[in-house]
Amino acid sequence: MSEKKKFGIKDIAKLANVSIATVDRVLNNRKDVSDVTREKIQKIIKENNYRPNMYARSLSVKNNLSIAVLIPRTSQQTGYWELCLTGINKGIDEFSSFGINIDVFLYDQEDVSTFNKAADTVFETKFNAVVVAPIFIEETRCFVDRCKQNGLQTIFINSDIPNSSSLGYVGPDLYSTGRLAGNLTSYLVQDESKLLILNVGKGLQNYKYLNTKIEGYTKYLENLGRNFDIVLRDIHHNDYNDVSRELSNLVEEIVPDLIFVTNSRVSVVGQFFHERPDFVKPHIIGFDFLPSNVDYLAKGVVDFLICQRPDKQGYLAIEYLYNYFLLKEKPADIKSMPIDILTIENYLFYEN
Amino acid sequence: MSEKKKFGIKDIAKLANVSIATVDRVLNNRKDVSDVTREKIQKIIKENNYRPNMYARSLSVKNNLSIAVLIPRTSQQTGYWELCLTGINKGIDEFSSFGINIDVFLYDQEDVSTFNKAADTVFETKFNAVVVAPIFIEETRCFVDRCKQNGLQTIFINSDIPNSSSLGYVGPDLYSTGRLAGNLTSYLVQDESKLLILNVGKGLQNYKYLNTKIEGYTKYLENLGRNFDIVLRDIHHNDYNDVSRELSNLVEEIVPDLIFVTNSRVSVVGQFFHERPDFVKPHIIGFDFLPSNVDYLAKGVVDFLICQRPDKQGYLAIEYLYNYFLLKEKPADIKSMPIDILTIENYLFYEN
DNA sequence: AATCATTGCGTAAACGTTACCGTAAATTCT
DNA sequence: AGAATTTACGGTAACGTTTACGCAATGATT
Repeated sequence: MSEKKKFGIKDIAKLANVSIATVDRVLNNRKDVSDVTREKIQKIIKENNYRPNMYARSLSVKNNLSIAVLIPRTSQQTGYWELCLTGINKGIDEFSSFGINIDVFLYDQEDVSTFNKAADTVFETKFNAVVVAPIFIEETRCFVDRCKQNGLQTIFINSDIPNSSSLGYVGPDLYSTGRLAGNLTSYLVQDESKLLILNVGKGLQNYKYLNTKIEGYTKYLENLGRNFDIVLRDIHHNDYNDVSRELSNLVEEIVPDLIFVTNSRVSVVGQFFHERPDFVKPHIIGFDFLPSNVDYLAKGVVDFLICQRPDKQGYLAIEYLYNYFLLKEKPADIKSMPIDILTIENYLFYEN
Repeated sequence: MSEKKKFGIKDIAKLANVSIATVDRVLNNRKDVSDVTREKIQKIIKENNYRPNMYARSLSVKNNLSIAVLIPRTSQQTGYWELCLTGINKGIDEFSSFGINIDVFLYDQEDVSTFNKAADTVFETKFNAVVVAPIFIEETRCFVDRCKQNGLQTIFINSDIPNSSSLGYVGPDLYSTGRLAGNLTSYLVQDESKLLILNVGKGLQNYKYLNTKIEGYTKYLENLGRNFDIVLRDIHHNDYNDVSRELSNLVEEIVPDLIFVTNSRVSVVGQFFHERPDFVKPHIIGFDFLPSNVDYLAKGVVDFLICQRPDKQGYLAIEYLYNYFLLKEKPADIKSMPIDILTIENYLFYEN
């Protein structure tokens, strides 16, 4: 209903006494325009604050961008990747009407061969870009090189292999994430408390991933000079019963004032203390907005959940590629994701 | 480069042996189609999972949606509304290429007449919708009624007047926000601590706004049964020197273990304790990601900043209207904004 | 002086969808 | 039975941009 007649290419052409083709040439700064007309047109463009109509532009160039997504399959032990996929799917819904088509390839994060197989499959179709979550460092490096040879842009999510992907990284800053956990810890416990850092999970391929967090955590707390007694332990199991058994031994031995679970498996620790009121419950900090984790946050068993928005990572990656390819925007460096703190009082409003 | 030929209206028409006009009729379920062909076409649409090309659709309907934004002017005492405007501007940048045009009208939040004047100005141009931040409750109600008569949709941001706006509300849940502050407080102080709730600011028109937060805060803490001593005070000043004077009296009298500043003026309290090391610094909790607030968060003077993403509120409101008018999506109820917790360790990653 | 390449520009056909206009055939009304 | 109306559909011009193609004028090469 607004009376503003949209100022378009035709109007520019009329003002400059040239054809729309010439205007288009200077807009997309191509050849075949004399300097004098080019400058005349550019002046008109600036003066009238011309904004191209993206609908028309995108309709005209038959841009069907196609993107491959290569991430781990959701296992029953961790719903983490399901969240990530949720974000990807949201991106698919939103962008498929805009000429983007997205194919998702899943691999088993405990089996390298499935990654390689999925990687091969990617090359069977001609994609423009691939979003990949690097679990197997070396294999991913190979894959990225192969993409580069085939003119495929790459972008990482969730964890980074620095200077490897062609378009960058969307995900959390792991070291800072660890420091934040340390920060929250410092509010929860008194000086000289006993702190237990706990790695839970069968796999061990992403140790570097966890270690960065742990380093941030311990460095932060050591610098406080509050004489905490920090212990680091692994529980190499996924199943609750196995974890429970080891945990009961651990807790009996260490008697921690606080447990920092370094990944998204914090719910099993929560479950343990919820089912075993015979143990005095320590404070608990963990990661990720999984339903099971939120459950124990809501029950008051887990104090803080630190979240890195895996769903948003996926969505942002897609959105970034959309901007990069279709709107031809400058590669505006991808920032790290926000690191969110969830408590029993604000989790309800955490957006998906 | 993807080989998938986009499946469009023409393809449907070919399969159904009808013209594209007929297909269009059933797509936009209009009249003038027999039941039998309608069903045949619908079947084809479903089977081939047809997705309309949004570019073409939006190009075809000359939809220049125009939106008015009616929010308080940024004062030097509070940069809050500047953040909000930032989000709006981001929306303008992003959506202006898509046929949306947005005009911003500012009013003085300490002067009702400026609101009414701005409101009048809105009606001089024909807008489709207006985004309004309600400060003056009654006047806003009038304005909304007037919009309704003129066929203007309304949407609130930042604070709500329930059942008033036609499209809903984008903003924080104030009661929960107060509870969260209480929750964080409970981590910072010991039983029987002295807590000071502080309203800072000259104006008093948004008292209801603050009281909802305060109610959430006190209710939460009282329910804990930890015998806190909670005191509520106002400082009716904006200028630092005035606030400082009153604050020094207050602190001498009360000696709080924690100060909960109920709005975005927390930086002046931070500044006070930073400049006056002769006073023992209490814990401090406040609101909003303003540069000055973040400054004292970074200095370690403020413990927690609770943020409601004013910038995102503005952006979301615009995005909502875009979806509502242009993509004709169902009014998917607007959720409350996430309530974010910022500490010295994660503020760097807080997205704008 | 004839040929050829280059420069600078215009014309028109796409892109997929919407919506107006026209018109046979079918139905209803006199 | 003829006229009037309704039903069901087809044809086609927009929407603003991109781009393949064409063509005149100029300058360079024989």
